Amino acid sequence: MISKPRNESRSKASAKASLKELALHLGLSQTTVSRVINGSAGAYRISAATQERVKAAAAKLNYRASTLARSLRSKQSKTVGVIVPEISEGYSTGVLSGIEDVLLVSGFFYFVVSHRHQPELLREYPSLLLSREVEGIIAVDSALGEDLPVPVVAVSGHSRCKSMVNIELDQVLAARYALEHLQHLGHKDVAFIKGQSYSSDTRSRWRAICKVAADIGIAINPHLVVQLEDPGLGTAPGRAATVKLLERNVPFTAIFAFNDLAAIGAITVLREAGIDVPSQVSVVGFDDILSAATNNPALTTVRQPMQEMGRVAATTLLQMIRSEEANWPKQGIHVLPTFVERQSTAIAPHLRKKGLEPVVFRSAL
Amino acid sequence: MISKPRNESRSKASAKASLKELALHLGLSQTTVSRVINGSAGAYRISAATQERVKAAAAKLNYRASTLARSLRSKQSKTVGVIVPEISEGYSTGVLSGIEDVLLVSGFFYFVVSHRHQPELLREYPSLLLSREVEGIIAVDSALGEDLPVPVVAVSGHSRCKSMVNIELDQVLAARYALEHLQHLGHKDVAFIKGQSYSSDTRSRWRAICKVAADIGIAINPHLVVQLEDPGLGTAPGRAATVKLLERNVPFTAIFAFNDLAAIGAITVLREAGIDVPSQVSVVGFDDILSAATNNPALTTVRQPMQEMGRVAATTLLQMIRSEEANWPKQGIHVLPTFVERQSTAIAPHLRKKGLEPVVFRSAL
DNA sequence: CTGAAAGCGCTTACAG
DNA sequence: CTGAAAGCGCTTACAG
Repeated sequence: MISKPRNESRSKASAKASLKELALHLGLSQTTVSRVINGSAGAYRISAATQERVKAAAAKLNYRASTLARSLRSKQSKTVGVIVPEISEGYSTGVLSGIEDVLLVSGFFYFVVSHRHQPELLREYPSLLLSREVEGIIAVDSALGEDLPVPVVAVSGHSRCKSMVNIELDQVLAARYALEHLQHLGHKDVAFIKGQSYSSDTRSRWRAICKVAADIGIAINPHLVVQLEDPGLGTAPGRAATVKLLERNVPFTAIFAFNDLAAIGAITVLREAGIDVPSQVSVVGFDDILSAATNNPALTTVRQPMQEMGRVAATTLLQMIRSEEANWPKQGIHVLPTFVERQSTAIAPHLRKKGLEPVVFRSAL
Repeated sequence: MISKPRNESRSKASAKASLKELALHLGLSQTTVSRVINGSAGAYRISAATQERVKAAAAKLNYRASTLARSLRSKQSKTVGVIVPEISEGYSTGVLSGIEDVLLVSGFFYFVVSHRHQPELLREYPSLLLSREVEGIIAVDSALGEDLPVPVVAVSGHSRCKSMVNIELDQVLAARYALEHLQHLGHKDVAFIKGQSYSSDTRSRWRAICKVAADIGIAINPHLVVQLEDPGLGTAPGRAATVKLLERNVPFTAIFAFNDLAAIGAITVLREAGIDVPSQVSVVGFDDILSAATNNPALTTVRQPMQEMGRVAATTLLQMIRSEEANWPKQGIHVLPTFVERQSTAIAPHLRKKGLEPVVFRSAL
């Protein structure tokens, strides 16, 4: 007799059938049915006739094995967790898109959580995900504290935990692209907008910039260095930083921003101050988010291959899940930036109209 | 004796303890431990001393109940599925952010899948999600075919399935905002960029536009109506549509675009054709995605409260999950747009310099 | 070629 | 106030 459903199901036509019901219906054991459902029929030499019967019945009853039960039994949830700072911003979603690409074809699903830079959430989420039995975690631009009992891949993070591997952009190459470009255009007084202190890329990027600047002979004037303030969505932090920069009253002809959002914010503020981009000031962004190309002027920027980083992260995580810890990658995996030249940079003003010094912007606001 | 772990766990310090182990360790039954862990201790009048002991041990062993096992037993996965067209675009992620807000505080997690407008994926995902035992599904701008055995909430969808409730923007109000704005500015020759045929909003929005246009006396010239072509990411479809529009060689002084991406694309094409926005042509967008505000010129647009729509969708879905089908909302839930006036619209050219007719754009490209 | 039985880690009537 | 036992829906040695 078929066991009575414990709660009056609200389901329509396709009430979920269980393995047991299916087996009963077919007069077979759960074992056999399970074997053909999950494709191990071959290994057990189940007769073709039986296989056909099972498959037909499964299709007819619209049977799908419960991943929950399967996970519990086989100790493999086929689920990973993804931690991002903010789900509505372009960087995370680019990476997510790449992650999805590789995860779904492997039968994995993922939970996303966004911590919005709240430390408590960042601390709480890993164990919340763990209690959901995720087999691994991808942290996007988020600094995970403690060691976790599952493999962790960090995208644009630089943790030194043992069980964690980092997908890192080649920051030196990135800095070289941007700074050589500006140098070729004749810019000498370059301002810098550094990243937020909480962003895991901020330090490595800045270190790379300092190194490259020294290498190629661009002097970094501390008065031309500002930093994005901690919170704030969209371009707000970039605008604030640029206001601060202008208030310094130190002349510059170019800005290298930590990211595109900041670059776009900078352009807005410059425009409001009556300063033209790129004829008076060139602006270089970072990331190449969707709106970089459609911005006016279109942003010259260092492109991070975000989808690729997501794909690499997911591929790496899957490999780690499937292998022994001894075989995990010992060091970070590098991906390469590319340089996208658009309309927000131009030859330095003093070269265009030679003899003319760069403008000094006095309290333009 | 503690059962031997079946696979040599790779875990560090915090190897996962099970209820059984915890109970054994404490010399209590699983029942009791379970009760204090999940907060039903009060109902069973478990002694304060025991509660303390259990809590202390749980904290010490870093115990967290397996949601998997709990879900299987209690038939509540506390998981929902979210289906979006494209995870890397602003609309979906705005909604996702709202969804996350309400889901997480209720202890729910969600799986995201993006179908990228591929019909097979759209057909396959619901049952994939169901086999993950989701208790409900939110479909963002995605037309789900068949009836599902779980509650479904559609954001900006207009399905007529019984088990589905729609979160709908008041399209008539939206159209009224935009068209009255343009009318007040003196625009008579308004061009329209309709949505893609696959977008569930396209038809209802267009119907609303036609109705409002008739109401307030704006004539819709069929030659000034173009449609976004099916695939294409970012602003590409909007650019293509605008090129088509210009090729029609019919004069217009304003464009009402289906969404901001299309509006931004239109502005790009107009600029490339030497047509200034807003002095020669006004452009109104729709959605108010992040880059609408930072675009140059900043976009005048009809704002969809995307986060709110996500929150309403999730709240509604949770209510449906918790209640009988008889109590589900009988009709769609409306949310209201707001109008955001920025710099992409201006008074019609013929009013500014009176006597001057709107320019005819002949093969400007 | 097929099946009976154990067990994944929980929750929950039922009993005392 | 606490516990023994059943069972959620699967998979997988083990046996024949």
